[in-house]
Amino acid sequence: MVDTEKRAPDLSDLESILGYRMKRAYMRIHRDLKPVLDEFQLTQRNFSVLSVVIGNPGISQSEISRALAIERSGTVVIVDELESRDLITRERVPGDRRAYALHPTEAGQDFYIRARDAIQGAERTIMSGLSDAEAQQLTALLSTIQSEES
Amino acid sequence: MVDTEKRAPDLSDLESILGYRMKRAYMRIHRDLKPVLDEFQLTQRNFSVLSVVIGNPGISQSEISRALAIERSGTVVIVDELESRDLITRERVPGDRRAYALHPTEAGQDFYIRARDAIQGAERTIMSGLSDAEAQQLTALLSTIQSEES
DNA sequence: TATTGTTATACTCTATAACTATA
DNA sequence: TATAGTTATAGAGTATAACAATA
Repeated sequence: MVDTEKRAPDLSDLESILGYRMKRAYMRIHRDLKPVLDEFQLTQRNFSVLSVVIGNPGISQSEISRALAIERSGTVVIVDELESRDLITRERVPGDRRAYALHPTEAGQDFYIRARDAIQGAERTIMSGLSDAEAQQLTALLSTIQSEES
Repeated sequence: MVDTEKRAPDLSDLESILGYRMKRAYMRIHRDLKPVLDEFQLTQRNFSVLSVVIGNPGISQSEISRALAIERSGTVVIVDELESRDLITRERVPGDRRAYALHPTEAGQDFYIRARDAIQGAERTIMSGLSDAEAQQLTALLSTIQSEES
């Protein structure tokens, strides 16, 4: 093999683009969180829906869809699974016979706490290179970008 | 319709999770960048590969794959398309008959500059809620997380 | 044995469209 | 007309596996 240079390629142009930085950071977090989520047989979305149901008992599927920017059709599938695992229940809303009110079960509560703690543990590892102040700053900056939604 | 409360759901638990924040911010950037990329008939990955070829003329497909964390099989398809659009060329490497050396064409250079400027323009809009210092901070914090790779 | 490039395939995630029942 | 929930389908995007040529 000829001595073809093995220096790392220059990515400076690309690295000046926020979309690239964001994608790489997102990929890394997703990759590190996946084993934890797998352990609980959860996806990011399933976990998010469970979290919202626990924080907002009685919420409807459509409200969840809007809050999480998930299509209604996608929410159905997620709720189906969470219900079949007895983590949440679907109950009819008295005032509106179109909608379902979602409530966590006791098992769902316990399960959620354990999953959330495991996720937060993994995230502490991911953010181990950052100080507490920096971690807070990152969250704040990300939320600014997110909230800039149409 | 009964007066079912229309307050926004409480997402505080979820919002304390970096993975959720990152996903929402990434979704937002991806959504805003998509029309710009479409205008140039590019995807994030195609743009990234073009950028790396321009910044590193003579680079091989495998080197690109490693630098961008893309599978080799995926890089093939991207390079195929960029080559068929006469934005880059594939040339045999003298020392290693397995590898190709990728070079941008003049048209590729011009095209890239225009695409990159359009993307940066869109990103300025996305980051309009942030000061220059905050924008730099965000990039720096994201790169810390990214570089924490296995 | 390991690496480069390649092809074909499968899988995951998500969006779209069309429908029903209710409002 | 608009909304809640549902179903089926389609499309991106990406990963996996296997292979030939070369190192």
